[in-house]
Amino acid sequence: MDKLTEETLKLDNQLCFSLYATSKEIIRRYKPLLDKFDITYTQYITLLVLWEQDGILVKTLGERLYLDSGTLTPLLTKLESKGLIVKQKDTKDSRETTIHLTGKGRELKEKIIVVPASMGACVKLDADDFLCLQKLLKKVRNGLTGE
Amino acid sequence: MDKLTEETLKLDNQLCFSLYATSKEIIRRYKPLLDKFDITYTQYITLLVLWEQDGILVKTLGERLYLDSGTLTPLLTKLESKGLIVKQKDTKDSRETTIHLTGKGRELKEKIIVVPASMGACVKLDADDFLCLQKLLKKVRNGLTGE
DNA sequence: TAAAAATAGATTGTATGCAATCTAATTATT
DNA sequence: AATAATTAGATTGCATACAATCTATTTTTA
Repeated sequence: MDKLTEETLKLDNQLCFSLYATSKEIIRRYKPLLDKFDITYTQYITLLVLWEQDGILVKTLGERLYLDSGTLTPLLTKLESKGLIVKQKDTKDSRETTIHLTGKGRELKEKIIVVPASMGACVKLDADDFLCLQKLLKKVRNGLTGE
Repeated sequence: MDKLTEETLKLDNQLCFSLYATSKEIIRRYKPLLDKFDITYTQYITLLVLWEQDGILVKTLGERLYLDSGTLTPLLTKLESKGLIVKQKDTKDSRETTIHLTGKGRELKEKIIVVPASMGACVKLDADDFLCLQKLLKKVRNGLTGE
């Protein structure tokens, strides 16, 4: 097996693995912070979307979060059972389900600000690196082909 | 709620989400490629480690992949049932388990080179961006605090 | 307008991912 | 040496992820 092939197959040369590992390690840091609010990471990012735009469709949520109904349906059921959101199926198009924050769900937004604050302290990147990284990640996502 | 707080809580300003979404989307692109070899993404990165260094401990694998035994134990059982690896518990320290590639497992390395080749075409980043991104990701991982 | 195609969510099945706990075995302490 | 503390890996329980399928409901199209 030639040198180039060996190099190509090394774990540390895989961009996918850098992303995967970094993402997981960061999310792991969120857990103790989110535990205090009794929500998981996926529930957290779902709420972030709802705090920006209340009353959106499950479909829209899925597009924003890159998640499908197989993940969102049970997750939203969970958030509803926690009393943070309500599912409504009352549109003209009865295939659609709209998600609304409850009062409790809106109140959580006020308290949760300590989470990104703590994470900012955990991820020690200066503003330049932060922006550069964000830009490169967006470039990767926008450039992805295949389906 | 003040402007800064609103901004801080926007999904698109979360580094965690950029990483999470990009990682997932890339891994999704791997699926059809890996399906041809009847392995999953996690099995693939496990094999990448073994192709670099055969006969290592489960513990070492876990450290390299940021995975714990709760994930690795069933995954390695799967790889063994596919005939790609063998678990050996014959060391002096009988708490340890060593993972060895089988002939079939070693042969797969020769064929799998088409996978990173296809992914390189899918992720359209030039060499500079690629290296910069890798460096920033490593910087994030190395800088992470908390546990 | 009746049949075909498309769409939104829900459901099912498989594979992670990880915290917490457990067991067996090894090391460190007293 | 006997006990305590650690360690490696397995097990359990919960929460994702996502492809594939299903159902009910629109929309399109012939």
